[in-house]
Amino acid sequence: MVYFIYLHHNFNPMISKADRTRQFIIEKIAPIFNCKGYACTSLNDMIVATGLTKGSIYGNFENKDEVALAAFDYNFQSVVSHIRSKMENRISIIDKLLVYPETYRNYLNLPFLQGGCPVLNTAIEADDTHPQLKVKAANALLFWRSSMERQLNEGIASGEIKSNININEVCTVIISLIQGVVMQTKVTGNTTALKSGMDYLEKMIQDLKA
Amino acid sequence: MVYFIYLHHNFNPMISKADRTRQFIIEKIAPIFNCKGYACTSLNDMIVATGLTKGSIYGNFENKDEVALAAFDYNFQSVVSHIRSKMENRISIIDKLLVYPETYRNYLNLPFLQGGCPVLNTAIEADDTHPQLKVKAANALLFWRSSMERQLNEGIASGEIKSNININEVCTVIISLIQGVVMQTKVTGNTTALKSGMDYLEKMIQDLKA
DNA sequence: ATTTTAATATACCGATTGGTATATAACGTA
DNA sequence: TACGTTATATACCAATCGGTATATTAAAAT
Repeated sequence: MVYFIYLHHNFNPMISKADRTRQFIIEKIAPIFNCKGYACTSLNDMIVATGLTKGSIYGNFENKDEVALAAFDYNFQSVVSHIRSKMENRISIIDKLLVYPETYRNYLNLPFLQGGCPVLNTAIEADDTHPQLKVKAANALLFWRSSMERQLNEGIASGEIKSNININEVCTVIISLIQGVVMQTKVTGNTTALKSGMDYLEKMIQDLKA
Repeated sequence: MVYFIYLHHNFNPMISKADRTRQFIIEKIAPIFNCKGYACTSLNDMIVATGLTKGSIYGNFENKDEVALAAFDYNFQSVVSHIRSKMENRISIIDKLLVYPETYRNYLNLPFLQGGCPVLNTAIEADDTHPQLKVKAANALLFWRSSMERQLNEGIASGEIKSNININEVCTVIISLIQGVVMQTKVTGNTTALKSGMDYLEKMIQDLKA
C-alpha cells in the first residue's frame, strides 16, 4: 500500500500542515471550478485534480460548498493581484487604467483566466442556484467598481482627468466591455471582439485625459 | 386514477398531438433552463414544471440534451422576435438600433428575460462542459452580430450613418455592454449599471448619425 | 521514546441522477 | 363502433452524487 508523499508541502514550520494542505487543495481545484463551474465539478474531479482522497479533502473542508467559496476567493485574488501589481509600476491614473485593456487583450495567455473571468462565470452560474457564491460574485463586482471609482476621483482631483465625466457610466462601460468580450471570445473561439473591444476601451480611457 | 387532461392543447387539427405536446414541454421547461442552467435543471424539475411524467417527456424527446437544445432555441427566438417586432415599426436604422437600450433598460419586466440573457447564460455554462450548447450559443452571437452589421452597412449606404465608423467596434461594444450590464444587474440586484450602461449605449447610437 | 493529535485511505451510505421497459389509456381513422 | 397508433404512467435500473464512519498512519508534543 503506497501512502501519500507530501510533495506539495513546502516545509515552512510557521505554516501548519493543515493550512498547507488546505492551500494545496484550493490551488489545484480553483481552476477547475472556474472552468466547469460549481455544479459540474464533482468530488471525483477534486480527487483526480489533487491526487488526494475524499477523506483528505473532507478532513480539511466542511463540504463542497466551502471548497467552492475558497476557490472563488483564490481565483478572484489571482486576477486582482495581477492587475494591482501591473498598476503599481505606473504613475498616472490613465496609465493605470490602461492596464485593463492590456491585460484582457491577451487574457488567453494568463493561466488564471483560462476558464474565463471568475467573476463573470460565478455571477452567471450562481445567481439563481447558489446564494453564497452569488454574494461573493456581487461583492467582487462592487469591490472592482469602487476601486475604479476611487482612481477616477483621484485623477479628477489631481487635474489629470476631465472633471465633467460621468464616473458611474465610465465604470459600467469598462466592466461591461471586459466581461462582454471575454464571454464572446470564449464561446466563439474568435478574437475579433476581443481586439475591437479592447481597442475601443483604450481609446475611451485615453479620452478621459483633461 | 386520474389521467392527464390535455388542457395545454389547442385543438388545431393541422398540428399533430405530438407536436403540440412537444411545444408544450419546451414552453414550460425553457424558462427553467434559462434560470437554473442546464446542469442544475433535473428531470424532476421538468416533471414538476410540465405536470407530465418521465415517460411522457421521453416519449417526445430522445434525452435531456434534446430538450435543452430545443429550449435554447425557444429562449433565443423569444428575444429575437421581440426585438424584431419592435424594430419593424421603425423606419430609420438609428431608431431601430435604439430598440436595444429601450428593451434591455427594463429587461426585468420581460418574462423571457427573467433568468437573464439566454445567450450569455448558455455561453458561460456550456463553453467548457457542453459542446452542442456551446455551438448554439456561438451561432446565436454570430447571428446577432451579423444582423447588426447589416443594419449599420444599410445605414451607411443610405447616408443616415457616418461612413467612417468602425462597424466591428460598434457591434462589439453594443453586444458587450448589453451582456455586461445584464450580468451586473442580475448578480448585484442593483440597477445602477443597467441605467448608466443603457444611457451610454443610447448616446453612442445617437452619435452614429451622419 | 512515547504519547497525543492531526491527516489520510477505505469502505460505505442514502438520495438523486439520467434513462429504460412495459403496460395501459387516449386518440385518430375507417 | 372497432382497431391500430400514439401518448402516457408506473416501476424499475445502474451509475453517480455529496457526504460519513472508521481504521490506520504520519506528524507534533512531551
